[in-house]
Amino acid sequence: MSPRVRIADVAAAAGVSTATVSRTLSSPGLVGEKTRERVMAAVSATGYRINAAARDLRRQQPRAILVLAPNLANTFFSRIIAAIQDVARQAGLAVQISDSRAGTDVLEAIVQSGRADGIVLLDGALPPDMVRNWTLPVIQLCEWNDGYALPGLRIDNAAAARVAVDHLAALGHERILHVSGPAENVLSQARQAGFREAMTARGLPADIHDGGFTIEAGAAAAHVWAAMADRPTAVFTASDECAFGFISECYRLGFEVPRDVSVIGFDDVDFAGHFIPPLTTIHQPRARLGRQAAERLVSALLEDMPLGV
Amino acid sequence: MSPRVRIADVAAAAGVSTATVSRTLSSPGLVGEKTRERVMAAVSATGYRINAAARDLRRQQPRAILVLAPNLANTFFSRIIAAIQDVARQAGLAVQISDSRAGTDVLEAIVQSGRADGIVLLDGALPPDMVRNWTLPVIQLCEWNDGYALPGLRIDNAAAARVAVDHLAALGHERILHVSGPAENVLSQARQAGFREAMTARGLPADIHDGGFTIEAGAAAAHVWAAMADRPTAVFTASDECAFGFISECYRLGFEVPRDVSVIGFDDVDFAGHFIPPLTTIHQPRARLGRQAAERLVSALLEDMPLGV
DNA sequence: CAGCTTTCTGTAATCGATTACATCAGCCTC
DNA sequence: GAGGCTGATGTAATCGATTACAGAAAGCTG
Repeated sequence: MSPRVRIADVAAAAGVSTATVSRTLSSPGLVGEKTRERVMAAVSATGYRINAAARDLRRQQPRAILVLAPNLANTFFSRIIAAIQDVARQAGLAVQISDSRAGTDVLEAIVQSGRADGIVLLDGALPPDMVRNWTLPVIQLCEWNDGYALPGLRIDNAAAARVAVDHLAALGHERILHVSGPAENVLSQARQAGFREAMTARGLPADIHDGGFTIEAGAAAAHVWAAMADRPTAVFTASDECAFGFISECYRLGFEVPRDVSVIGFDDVDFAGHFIPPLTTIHQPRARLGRQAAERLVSALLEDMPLGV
Repeated sequence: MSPRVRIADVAAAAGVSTATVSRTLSSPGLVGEKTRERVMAAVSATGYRINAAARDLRRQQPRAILVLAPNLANTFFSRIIAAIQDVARQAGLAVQISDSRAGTDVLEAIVQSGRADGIVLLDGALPPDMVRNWTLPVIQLCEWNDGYALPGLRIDNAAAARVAVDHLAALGHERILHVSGPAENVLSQARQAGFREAMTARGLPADIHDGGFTIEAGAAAAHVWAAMADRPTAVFTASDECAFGFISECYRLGFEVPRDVSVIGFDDVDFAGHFIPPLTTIHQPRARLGRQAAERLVSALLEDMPLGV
């Protein structure tokens, strides 16, 4: 537990001023070659680490981006986050991850603390009043909320739902049940709208059961499906997890997939390809989405953030 | 994009000094009631948010804990992290989550930046030299590494493996294959040791296949199992993901579970109970582990961290 | 009412880095 | 050789909060 090494200690060790040490570290081009070498030697000799609080305070820029996701437990998000971290690192920015469902007080404190320059928001269910008041650049990713009035990036969920219907229709299905996600979720809404549209366009009835994204919701939906008078021959679920729960419960109820019912999921999460049978699903390019969102945010930030030479 | 409100602005609005505003916010007991009310009114009128960099710099304490996990994609970790966040919040500490596999440079920068007071380390595969040099309190959780010489918290993995063997033996199995995790992983090693021990104690042969924690590793192991001369009647995998991959691939190869082979996993991840058939697995109390680790770290930190009255 | 507490508030130093500005040495040009 | 220019370095102000210390006001005691 040695006392922290400060920039003044390095300066003393190298026989220069703190200004020169600072310049050596952040804009090496401004420092003479021999001095630079001496300073670098002093840095490693002393084990100097910059104090982030002091730097941030002076620069008025933490050079960090904040990722807010509603549920870190969800593998869906982690791929996206990994991609964001990649882009951020290359731009010299740190990444902080937080749970967007931590409560508005906590969230406000995190966002307004000045620890981040920009935000990637993966949650569309936060209070719009709060989000609109945020003064730093925010980009919505995947989920969105028109109330935020923010730029965003996402796949065309309605179109994806239409693709799902096309796929099932091509297999000859005419009675298709859509197990939707949570009613208040924008993704659910878009997918549901796309489903309804595609079915109507084909003159088919659009059966919809309000479900959820979870395994439990899928399992519950299986009971609803089983109890339907004229059982649909295909099911389009709002997520892979939901499809997973649905199929599992079907087996438990004595049905088989795809013998008794065809199922198509949404997201293409890791386990989808390993399900038995492999789950048919709508792919979301998570890494690409994460990368693009991060790139947009980073370039917005760099516009008014001169980096070291 | 209004210019940031500073504590001096609040002080001016309330007609007091900055010292009084600061005290009102961090130690309300020291401030007279009427003044306190006036300050609080000014705070909300101006929309003041504390500047974390300035506070941290002055206090020399960020009041935050850092969670380092090797893979956020893993649902296993997210439950733990949620529990940690819970405990930290109640103690007034912020939580920062980072990917421990971001590269040693990045990791060192994060750890040494002074942005955190303590660390919960969920990764046992970082370079011991690096970890030993960390000067802040660290607690290892789940995974561990004796080279770190740090306090830790985890289940007894060897004992858990023995339970798995007991379970399978009680079902009458005598040929049991263990698909282990990565050879360099301490969890793998402990579970493997427990397996070997339990089998030897029963006078049974201990078949071990070096696998991994992933779905892919499980699928590969299925081929190995299928090709064995005297096929084991039961398999104990190093993780639920691995079990999942194993079972899926077995079906694809024309085998059925548990008709042709019994499988037991490890971790009790969310989907285990919804697998077909429900996956038998060794439960890990993730929330409890996260909570306990956080509590230990928090109390260690608070010892030399006087909080506001 | 003098003297002593207690309670509240203000003044100003401080945390550790960055950077505008000043300075200085060395070099070039006429 | 005077004047001007360039490049390298140092001096010191600054970011926004916290808090030691001082001082003022109010209350209490004998």
